[in-house]
Amino acid sequence: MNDIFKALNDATRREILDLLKEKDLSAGEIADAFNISKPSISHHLDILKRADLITSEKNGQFIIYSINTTIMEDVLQWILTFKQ
Amino acid sequence: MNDIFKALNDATRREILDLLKEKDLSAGEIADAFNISKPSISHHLDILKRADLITSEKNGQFIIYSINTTIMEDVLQWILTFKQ
DNA sequence: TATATATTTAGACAAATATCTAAATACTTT
DNA sequence: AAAGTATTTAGATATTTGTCTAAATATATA
Repeated sequence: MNDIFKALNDATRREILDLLKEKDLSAGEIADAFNISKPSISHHLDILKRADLITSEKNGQFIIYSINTTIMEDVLQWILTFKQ
Repeated sequence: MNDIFKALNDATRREILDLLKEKDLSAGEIADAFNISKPSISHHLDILKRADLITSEKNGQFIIYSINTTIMEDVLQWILTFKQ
């Protein structure tokens, strides 16, 4: 839970999730969507991956990232405890 | 949205919300629930307040904190965009 | 096999954060 | 008015975080 909230506590990472919500993307395609260096994006991807919010699969020289929506369920459940 | 996720990105603050979910509490009562100094708890309360996740009301020499569940709706909606 | 492309790892650094103690503010009670 | 209680503000400090450049690794292609 800590890892999830930590991962979500960054606008760039939330935008990455928003992108992956639409379709799977390679690390480079994700990096191209931001004005941030590739190593920094790679670091963000690592944090999202450690939180299990995304998964990755190697495809030739590319690494394709996909969103893992099941982990969002945990956050959803926690949030729902506040709805009376 | 940034403020909300920032506020939620701390185990102590999430526990404070869990406490306030049960009932309103004074700053001192909240502080008593943790092994952290009162000034530190006061700082956490300030961050939660800036994120609109809690409200406060002075009652004599006490300050009573309450949870504001309506702001959770924003997070809920964002999370829900990932379902399906 | 040499070169180009895709991505990550390593190391550095500035900014943000969580915590503390000491002091200030505000209210209550004697 | 003085002393006590509740809470916050101020200032310091160690840790974490986001970013960068340079270098390393892995795959593809000529």
